Amino acid sequence: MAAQKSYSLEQLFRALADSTRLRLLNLMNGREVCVCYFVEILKTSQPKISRHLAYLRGAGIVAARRDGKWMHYRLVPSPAGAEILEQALNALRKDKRFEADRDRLKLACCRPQSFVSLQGAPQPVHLANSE
Amino acid sequence: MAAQKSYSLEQLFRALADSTRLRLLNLMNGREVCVCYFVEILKTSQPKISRHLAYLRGAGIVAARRDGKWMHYRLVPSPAGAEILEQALNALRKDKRFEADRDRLKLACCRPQSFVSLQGAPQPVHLANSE
DNA sequence: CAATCATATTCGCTAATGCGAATACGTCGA
DNA sequence: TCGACGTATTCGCATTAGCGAATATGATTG
Repeated sequence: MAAQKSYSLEQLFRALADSTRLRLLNLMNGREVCVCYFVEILKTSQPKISRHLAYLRGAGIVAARRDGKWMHYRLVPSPAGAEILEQALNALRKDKRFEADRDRLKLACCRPQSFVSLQGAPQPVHLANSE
Repeated sequence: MAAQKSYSLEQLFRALADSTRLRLLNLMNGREVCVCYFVEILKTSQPKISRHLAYLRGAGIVAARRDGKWMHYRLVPSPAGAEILEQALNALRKDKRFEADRDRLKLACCRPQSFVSLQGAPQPVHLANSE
C-alpha cells in the first residue's frame, strides 16, 4: 500500500475529488493536526476520517507522525505536482464552504475545554515552512 | 442533464480526475478542436471520446459548436474556479506524458492528408482569447 | 497485565464510474 | 429521399469508491 509510482496529475486530482478530503486538507493547511480534531470539527465518524487520511497518505500528499496514542497529520512539504496542490489549497482558503471549518477549528483551539472529545488532546500547531 | 449547480471545487477536481479528460483538455488548450481530431490523436473509440466530452460539457468546462456534421469543442473562457483550472492546464503543458499528444496534434494539423480519418475534416483553429 | 483510549483496518453492501457494443440522431450529398 | 458520414446516446456489465458497523492494533495508565 501507499504505492504512488510516477505521480500522475490524474492521481492528484482523484485525491482532491472528494469533499471530505478537501475539508481535511483545508484544515491541515499551515498546521499539523491531530485526528481527534478532524473528527470533532468535521462532525464525521472516526473510521471515515481515518480512511480518507490513509488515502491522502497513500497519495503522498500528507504525512503522519505518532505521538503516543495520538496521530498528527500534516501536508507533505513539497510533493511532485506541488504547484497545482498549492493552488488548490489557495482555492480552499477562499471558498466560503470551507471557511466554516477553519472557524470551528480556531474556536476549538481557543477553547478546547468546551469540546468533550478534545480533553487532553494535543492542539494543532502551526508549521514554520508553510510551503 | 448538464446540471452544474453551485460549481464546487470537488466537481472540478472530479472532472479532472480522468486521464482521457485530461488529454482532451490538454489538446483544447488554446484551440478549438473537432471531435474527429480527438479520435485520431488519442487513438480511442469515438463513443468514449464523446462521453468524456459530454462530461466536461456538463461540468461547464468546455463548450461545443456545431459546424455542419462536425462538432467543435473549446474551453469555456472563464468558468468559476478558473484559477485552478488555469493552473491545471499549465501543469498539463509541462507534463511529458501529455506532450506526445500535442506533438501528434501538431503533426496532424500540418499533414492532415496523411491521416485517413481526417480527410475533409476542419482543422483545429487557434483561439484569440486564450484566457 | 488488564482496561481504556486513540486510531486503523476489515467486512459486506450500495452507488457511482468507465467501458465496448450497438444503436440513434443530425447533416449533407447524390 | 436515401445512403453515408460524423457524432451522441443507450444498454449491460465489470470495476471501483465510499460508507457504517464491527473489530483490530498500538500506546497509556492503573
